[in-house]
Amino acid sequence: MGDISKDIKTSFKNNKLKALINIKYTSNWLNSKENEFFKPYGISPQQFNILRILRGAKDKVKVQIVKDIMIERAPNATRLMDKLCDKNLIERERCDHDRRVVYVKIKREGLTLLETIDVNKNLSFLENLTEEEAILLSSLLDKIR
Amino acid sequence: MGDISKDIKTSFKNNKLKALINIKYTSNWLNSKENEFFKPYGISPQQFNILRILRGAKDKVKVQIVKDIMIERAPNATRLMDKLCDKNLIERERCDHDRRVVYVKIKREGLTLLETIDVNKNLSFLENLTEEEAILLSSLLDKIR
DNA sequence: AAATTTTATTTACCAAGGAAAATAAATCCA
DNA sequence: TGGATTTATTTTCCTTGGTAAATAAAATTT
Repeated sequence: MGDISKDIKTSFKNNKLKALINIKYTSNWLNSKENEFFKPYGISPQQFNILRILRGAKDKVKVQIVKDIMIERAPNATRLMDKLCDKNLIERERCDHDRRVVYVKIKREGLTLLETIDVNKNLSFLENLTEEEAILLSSLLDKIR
Repeated sequence: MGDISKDIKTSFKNNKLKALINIKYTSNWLNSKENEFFKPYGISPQQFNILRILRGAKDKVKVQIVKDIMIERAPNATRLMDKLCDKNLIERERCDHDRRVVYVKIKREGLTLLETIDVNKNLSFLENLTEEEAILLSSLLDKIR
């Protein structure tokens, strides 16, 4: 039980560590690719996400609904919407019967911006994976948590 | 070529999108786990990383070497080392023959801190994967980029 | 050898995002 | 009813990390 078991133990840790570092590295890589993609449109990936949710909703939606869909913390949701309001892409409206809640709604300007963005191009950087590999990848990541 | 091809196309995108979101989500999850782990020791995961690199090097090392190993941008390397200096865990030393370069070296205090940290515990949150799965995961992530 | 370019590090400035407190309104309960 | 609690959102403060410019010294070019 000398060198061999030590080697096995080491490679064991190395493969897991490698996977760990790879997840983070790939995540950062994806984020920077996304930021790069959205830069010409003057919005961040998350702002784009909010716009799409609001477009899908068609009518005004509670801030909390958007927040929950995005799995985003409340203060950050507010800040992102601040930015979108500043850019005149969405509008806020306070609810009448429950004055705590705020509704948000995509504006015409937001809709036209969305139309100029080719989402397929956006998603294209996962084209190196087959559908089966994508499913496998998801299941492996699910196993970690 | 109506509904069926549309469905196929949709599920195709969904699996890739799901994988994409999953990578980011898992990366964030791992980061928060790591932060949590290192919090009691008063350092961040990246600061720990620097300490380990410096311990491995045994002697003083150029800032750039550390920066390259970490795949970290220069300003951030400086800032992280600022923090470690403040905590008295490392020390800086300017090079004599090339006065642009700065050496860093782990101090006794840094070494004793490292000894108190059980790295195995740190790595344990990838224990849900087998070694084979870890290798497979890495290869899938490599394929994306 | 002087001017230019390159290299190494740091500083300054800015945006993103987290935690906790503040605000404000609704609901609960006694 | 009115005080306590919960809920929804926002504000404040703080840390991290990115880009670009500043600094400073070495290396290269002419």
